[in-house]
Amino acid sequence: MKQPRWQRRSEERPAEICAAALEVFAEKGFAAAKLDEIAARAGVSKGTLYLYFKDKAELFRDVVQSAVSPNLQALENAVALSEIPFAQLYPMFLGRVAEMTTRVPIGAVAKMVIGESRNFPELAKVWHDEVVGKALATMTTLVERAIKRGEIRDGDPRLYVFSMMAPLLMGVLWREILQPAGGAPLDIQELARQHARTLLSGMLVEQPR
Amino acid sequence: MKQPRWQRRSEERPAEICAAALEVFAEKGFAAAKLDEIAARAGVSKGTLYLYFKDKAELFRDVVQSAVSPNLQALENAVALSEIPFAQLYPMFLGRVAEMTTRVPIGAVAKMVIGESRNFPELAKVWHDEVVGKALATMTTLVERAIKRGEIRDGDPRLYVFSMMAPLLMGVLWREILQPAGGAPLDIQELARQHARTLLSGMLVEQPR
Amino acid sequence: MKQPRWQRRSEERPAEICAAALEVFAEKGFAAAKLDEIAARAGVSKGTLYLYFKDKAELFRDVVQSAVSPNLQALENAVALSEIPFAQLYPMFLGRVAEMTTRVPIGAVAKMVIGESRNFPELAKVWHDEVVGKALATMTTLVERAIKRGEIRDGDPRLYVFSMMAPLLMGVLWREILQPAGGAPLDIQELARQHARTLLSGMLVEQPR
Amino acid sequence: MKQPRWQRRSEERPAEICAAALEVFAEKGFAAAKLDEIAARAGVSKGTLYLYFKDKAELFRDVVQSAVSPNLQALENAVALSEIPFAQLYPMFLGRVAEMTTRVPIGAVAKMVIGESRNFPELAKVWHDEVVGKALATMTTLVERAIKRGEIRDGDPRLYVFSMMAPLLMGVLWREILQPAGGAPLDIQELARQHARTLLSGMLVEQPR
DNA sequence: AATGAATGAGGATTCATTCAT
DNA sequence: AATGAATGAATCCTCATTCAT
Repeated sequence: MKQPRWQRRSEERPAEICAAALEVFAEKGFAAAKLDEIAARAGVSKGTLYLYFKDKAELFRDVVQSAVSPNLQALENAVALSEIPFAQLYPMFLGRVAEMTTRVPIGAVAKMVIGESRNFPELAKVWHDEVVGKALATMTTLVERAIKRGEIRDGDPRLYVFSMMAPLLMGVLWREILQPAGGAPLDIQELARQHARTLLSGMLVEQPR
Repeated sequence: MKQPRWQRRSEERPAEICAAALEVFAEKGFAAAKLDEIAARAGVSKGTLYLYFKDKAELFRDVVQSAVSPNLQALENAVALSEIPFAQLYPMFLGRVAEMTTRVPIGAVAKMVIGESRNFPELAKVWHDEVVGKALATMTTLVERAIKRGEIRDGDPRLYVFSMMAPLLMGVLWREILQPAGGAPLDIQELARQHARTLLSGMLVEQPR
Repeated sequence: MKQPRWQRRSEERPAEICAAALEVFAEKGFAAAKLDEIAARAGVSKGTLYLYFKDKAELFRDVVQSAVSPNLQALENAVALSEIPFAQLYPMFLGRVAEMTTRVPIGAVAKMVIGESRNFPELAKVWHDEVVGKALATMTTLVERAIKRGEIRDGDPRLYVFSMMAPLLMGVLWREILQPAGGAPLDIQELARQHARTLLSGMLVEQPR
Repeated sequence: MKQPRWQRRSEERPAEICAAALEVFAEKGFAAAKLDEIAARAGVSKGTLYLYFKDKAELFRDVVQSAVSPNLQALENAVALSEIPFAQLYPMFLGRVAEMTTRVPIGAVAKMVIGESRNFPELAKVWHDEVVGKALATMTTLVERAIKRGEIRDGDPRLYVFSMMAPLLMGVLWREILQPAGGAPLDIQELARQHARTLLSGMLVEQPR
């Protein structure tokens, strides 16, 4: 009864709203997401959203972009490992990324970027320029170095990187899309392990049997 | 004297509309796609859509499902090859699928299924039950057989399939999403070749060096 | 019972809507006018408004501008009279304009332009450039000529025009604003007659007593 | 140490707010005026407005009514002059009113009353009962007296008053509405002089040539 | 069979008003 | 006394759907 109808929380509000919005956008996509529902999940009124975000599109952008930073961190870590032999580096890196997919809502973000790439071209651009493109470049460099060192067989470094990373992306999408539709659960960590082992074995010049 | 304003074309109309709708749905997603635009691209009036489809959702379902059949065909072909040694079967199959991605709008369909999976759970279910799940099962069987025959190393057959197929999915998404956002073009055929060669080399018991 | 729910009337609709909108805008002003009410008075649904007008602002602009043309006509007529002696021309002209105020919703339009001049600067501009300014210029020329001919006393022609026309404007505003608020009714025709007689008498070099 | 975030200033606050509100209401009209902007211009927060005014409508009423009193004063002065001959009284009075229009925001108030007369019928009523009506009555009496005295020609006294005052109203509106829209500047004082001279010349029984 | 004018429910956005601080 | 975060009713506008032609 003596509960105040609401509280002032300028500090936390934006993050709370973003979190709620991430959920709803990931579930419904941009257009089908209703601000009513986002507000309800964030525990605020519809009007409050507009105190912190100019409009729905900006809220969407902020949600997606705020999901960029943690991923960037993972990238830095990968770079730090660059002096280790490729045969150790790759499985370790893939394991880390796999583990990250259980903590960070990568699947949700991927869905949003994939689904709305034409409606929000800036988002696809940000993801290319800031995240995927950078990661790709970094890893391509690692692979090139490993090729030069004679660690792995000759080949197009960029295509190698696609080979190396794709199963994790597919795993994430599986878990996000097809598993809820009746697909058998997938152990992404195990997928990472087996893929790393198998692909590495095909890449290395000297087979570590 | 006077040209009739319209003509009977019951035969071709649905397919024309589906084609136009596929374009628009793939570009915008379900919710952001406007029937006005679909009608315009199909060269018919908005009202005409309702002569052939109950509503927007059904049109979307029909569009997605009509994109299933060609894919199913590819699957059959794969099955037909099942007696060939794995070392020949896999590269050939991957090549065919890669080639298919240049003819069939798989990327567009993938985008639609990914983006609208929660709003149209039936679609995700259809894709799981009819397409991906079946393909996965068939290929898993192939891999199991190859393992039993001693052609390839021991391992979880389903995870092998993820390893085998994922780069193509990633390639398609790259071409659909990030390439328009400034990403470097990707030669999916070449990706298929290099990936098949590399992965196979890691999978096979006897290296085909 | 067998009444159709609505009829197609593409031809008449815009004019009907404009008429309804004129009423409501004049009563309430732009911001306080509700499209719901305009639609109701026009006997159409809200959505129909958008078939003919891009948005509320454009409807407003069209309403105001469509009220310009009849006024322009009156101006032409005035010009046509220019060879008549000023002593005959002015009372005749003022009588015509007075009569016009009983047929054309000049008061309503004046209210709208006055009330929204800052929110729709283009409107004030149109009214200046197309209507008032032109009329002023034409009449100023008439007065100048009359001065040169020695018909009326020397003086600033433009200020003469203000003297000549202002009471009609004030009469219109009185009828529109203060009469509904309890003001005594005003006979604008009679006002025009008496004003023309009096002012003319003060303007003419030779008194027509 | 720390400046208090705000200070008690109950005395000046209402007047400051009214001044800010007058500006905004005059520019935008009642509905389009935002309390945010009024508060900002008054240098207070939005909440503070509600310490002094029940709601937006009351603020508007107070603003308009507070603009009444100075005008009433002018009226009193006019009445005080009533024994002077009409031929001297009228030009003097018109000159004073013209001068007043340069000090008092009569144009702004006129705009507000004109624009919102239907939404705030009390305002039109107040203006009729307290200001215009009274002024009209007083001046009508003056004119009647002048007619009886044989100073001016016979005629409807009320219509004479319209003739006498209207150009100033028109001048004010011109300055407020059409001048900002590109109209040539207007010297209201000069307008008052020429109009008084001309009209008076037409009204007087004996011409003061 | 085809059209496109008309509909109206649904959702984003604004802003006067309230109230915890 | 003053603030400004929070509210939610009010309103514009969109667009899938219907239906007179």
